[in-house]
Amino acid sequence: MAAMKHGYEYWYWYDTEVPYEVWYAGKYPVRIQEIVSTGKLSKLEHFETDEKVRTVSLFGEVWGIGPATALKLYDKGHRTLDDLKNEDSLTNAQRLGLKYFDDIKTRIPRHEVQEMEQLLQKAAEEILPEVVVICGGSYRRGKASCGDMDIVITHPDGKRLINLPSSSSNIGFLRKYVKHLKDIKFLREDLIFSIHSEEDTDTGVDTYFGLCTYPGRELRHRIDLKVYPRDIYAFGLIAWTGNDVLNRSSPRPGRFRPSLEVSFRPCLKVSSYQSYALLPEESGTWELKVYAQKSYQSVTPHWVK
DNA sequence: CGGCTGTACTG
DNA sequence: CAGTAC
DNA sequence: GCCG
Repeated sequence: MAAMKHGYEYWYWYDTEVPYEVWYAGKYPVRIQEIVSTGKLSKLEHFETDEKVRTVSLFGEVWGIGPATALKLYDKGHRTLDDLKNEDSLTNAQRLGLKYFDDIKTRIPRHEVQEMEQLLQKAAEEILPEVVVICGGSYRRGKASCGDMDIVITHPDGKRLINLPSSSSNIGFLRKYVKHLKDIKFLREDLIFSIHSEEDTDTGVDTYFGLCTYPGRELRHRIDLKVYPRDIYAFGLIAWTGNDVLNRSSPRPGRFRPSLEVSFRPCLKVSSYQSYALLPEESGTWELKVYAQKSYQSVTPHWVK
């Protein structure tokens, strides 16, 4: 019953949009015919009511627990989230995911996200003047409430380390920023913390995943902080504004993949298999547009006056 | 013409 | 490396 | 339907 991550069953169960059906029609003619004609699959009729299925998917909702771990926990005899609290094989992150299960699931009203974005911007400027802090994700897509906060950070001088080792304003920023946010009790628990900008081995994106609280409250929210070098910032912002379908663009036929265009010179050709391309520094101002899901998303650098 | 995002952490 | 997350 |  477990959904295979890379197996066709996965797509077949979880995404039955027409393009898939057409695409996979050759492989699953009978089942797909039934889905197309009746809108469902009789074989899966009792799927959601099955105890094992329900329990395993509940466990899978805990941050840090995926299908494999969820299944193992079920096989060990666990049946409720309370049971899991006594399981010593859980990782630190999974413990936190469990402890704050309800908190994390609680959606954040838009106006609170807006306040926290301002708080984050102010706190960041105290450490690094002119730093740019933007809340992406569903907030930037205009939703009335958000499940978490995706914070994308850059600095006009934040060059890529491999290009300009000594003048990278983003280097070391995240470490200080996280410490400061913990001092003021905004950040509460860490899930993942990875610093790359201090070495020259990778893309130079620093990332923090953790839990935060709205000022004066104890309710935990998921928050991601990402610090981008300026030259790939636009792509970071696009990626973390999403939505998921746009970014990961799913294994769909190419016509659904995002196509990129830059409205101001130079012309930018971005391979759909490439996660980012470089924007020339000397091009003055620019706008990056992404067309996907029948609408445009655009990015302009915030430091352009 | 087959194959279908890409990358990094934790343990 | 497997499992997980974005 | 686009990429390698």
